[in-house]
Amino acid sequence: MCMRSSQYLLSTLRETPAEAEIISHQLMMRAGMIRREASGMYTYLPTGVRVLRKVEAIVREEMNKAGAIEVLMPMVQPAELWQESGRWEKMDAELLRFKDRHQRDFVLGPTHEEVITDLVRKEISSYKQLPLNLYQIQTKFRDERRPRFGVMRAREFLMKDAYSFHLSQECLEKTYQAMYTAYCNIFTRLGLEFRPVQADTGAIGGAVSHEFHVLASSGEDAIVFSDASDYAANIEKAEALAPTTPRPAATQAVAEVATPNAGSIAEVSALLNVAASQIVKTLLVHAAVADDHTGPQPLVALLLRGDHELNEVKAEKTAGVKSPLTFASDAEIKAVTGASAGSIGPVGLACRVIVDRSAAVLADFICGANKDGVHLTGVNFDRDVTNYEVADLRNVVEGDPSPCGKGSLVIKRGIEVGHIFQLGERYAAAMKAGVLNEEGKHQIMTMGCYGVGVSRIVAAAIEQNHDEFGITWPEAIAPFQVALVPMNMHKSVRIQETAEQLYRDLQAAGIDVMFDDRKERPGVMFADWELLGVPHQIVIGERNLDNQQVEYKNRRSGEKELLDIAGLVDWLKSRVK
RNA sequence: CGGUGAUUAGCGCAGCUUGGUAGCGCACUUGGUUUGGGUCCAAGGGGUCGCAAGUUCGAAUCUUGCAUCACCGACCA
Repeated sequence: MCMRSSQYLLSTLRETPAEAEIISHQLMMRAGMIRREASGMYTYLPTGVRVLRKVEAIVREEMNKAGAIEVLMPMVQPAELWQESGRWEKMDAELLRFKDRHQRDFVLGPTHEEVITDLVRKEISSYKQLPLNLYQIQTKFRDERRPRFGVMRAREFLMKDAYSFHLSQECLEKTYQAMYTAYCNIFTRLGLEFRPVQADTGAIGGAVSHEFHVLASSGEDAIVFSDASDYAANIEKAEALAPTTPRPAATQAVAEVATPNAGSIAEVSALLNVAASQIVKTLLVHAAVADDHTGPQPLVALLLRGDHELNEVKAEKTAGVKSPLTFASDAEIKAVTGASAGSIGPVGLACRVIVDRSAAVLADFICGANKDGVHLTGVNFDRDVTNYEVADLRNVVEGDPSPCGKGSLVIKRGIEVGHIFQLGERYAAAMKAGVLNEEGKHQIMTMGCYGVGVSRIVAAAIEQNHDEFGITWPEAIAPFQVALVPMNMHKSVRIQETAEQLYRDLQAAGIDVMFDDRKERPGVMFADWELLGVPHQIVIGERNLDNQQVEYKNRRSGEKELLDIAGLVDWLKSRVK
């Protein structure tokens, strides 16, 4: 895929568009890879498409190698399938719905479990046809409430999604493992620094799940690692172990202390000159209720140490807590406690109380008094707060003991670029997707699903590979492998001839070369190819031509050397890929 | 969806406080100049000032409504 710049749409920008906040978004705009069409929707310009296609090609090769078979499903899907799986009601506005001219309901596919399950139940009827792993690389649409960071969190995006079908858990696990390996191969080949981590299964359901994260400080997810084992998990999933030290005995009596205008933990901590870890915060959330529940919404109190953060995934998985997690309104808090949010506490509270494991070992702690502007000191569990339960509710923090039992936890940021799930029978059962087994009996299939965020990978790769001049692509996904940059070609016949000859030779050698034949000043050309991040640059100039040489520059290392034109093509061939 | 802010030429911005019919840099066109790191000079083209209504002799500027976009939060395979 060779190209002359004069016949190409380079569209680089000298200035950074105001809307782009993170570096990958800025560089994708500046390098002429994408343009925004609407919030969360982007046009890919030629350079963007090139990178996208290279990522796709690697994903496709590794999927094929792992035994998956490519299909292509419609992006627009009939509502009936979603009603059948139950997600028509379960998913909210993220699922974009619309009607066709016959007033029939459709959705823009945010994922394809329903369509693939429908396909497989129609096409597959015998256990002999299993296992089966089908994938596609296709555009998805999720009507995100807050699209941001360019293609990192777009509403329309490109994804590889695969779905496997089995008759036994054992068989599913085998494919799951094969996908795990394939994903490691994909991200390794892409040249990214990544980590597979244990993950929460979220709304999609299922038992076992791993996410693949590209490590980057701009990542939206917090990933925790053990410093002494290979344990790694999304913070949503990482268990905070119960403290091993027992709770000290109470030494103080309960006393009221005036805390006017001190609502937050930080304010109370400063006012009373007490560490945040000795204060307990009380969060009121909606309790789970039966569908036919009437009357006021019952609440549940969640208690955490002042210096700890609520883990919402853990909270909403706790029995009796409404899912999705819903915080009580100010009015609801007032009705139950008689105070506003900054001054509430568990003492004498008329609702169910769940205490985080770490908060549960505090003695003589401070909490709100359920009276505005008043806190209590010297509060103790069992003596002052009875009728409570203990659960793991908080996010782990750096230095916590690892749940694997070895070492302590380190926290890093990650960008989720892959996610694999053991789904089980959830969709197959809801949609009655089964086959005849060896005994001739109808049996529901068990499923796995495996996603790779293709367009997100492009942004993640830039987050991990850039410098002050622009993008420093990993070799495997650079839009071009080599940039041929002649100096003042229009003034020098021999430069032009050399450049044209090299262009032909590199093309013949199968190298992805961009020939910059624009009538531009050298500085403009250099700046563009550095912005674009082409890994290998060949500069042809008068002063080296006398020795039949050209200058080579490596984009990532900055290394420059003079090379004889004679051996150049072979030399480059051994360097690229 | 809540909070905050923005919207003036393709991009980045000034002008608005104090109303008088729009400007700068980059980009683009033409001519010259320069030529191994975003040249310099000159001349040009390009704007319903987000939309709608109101106030006014007169609105980019003041008022109201709406839309879009962004950020923070919530949300999230």
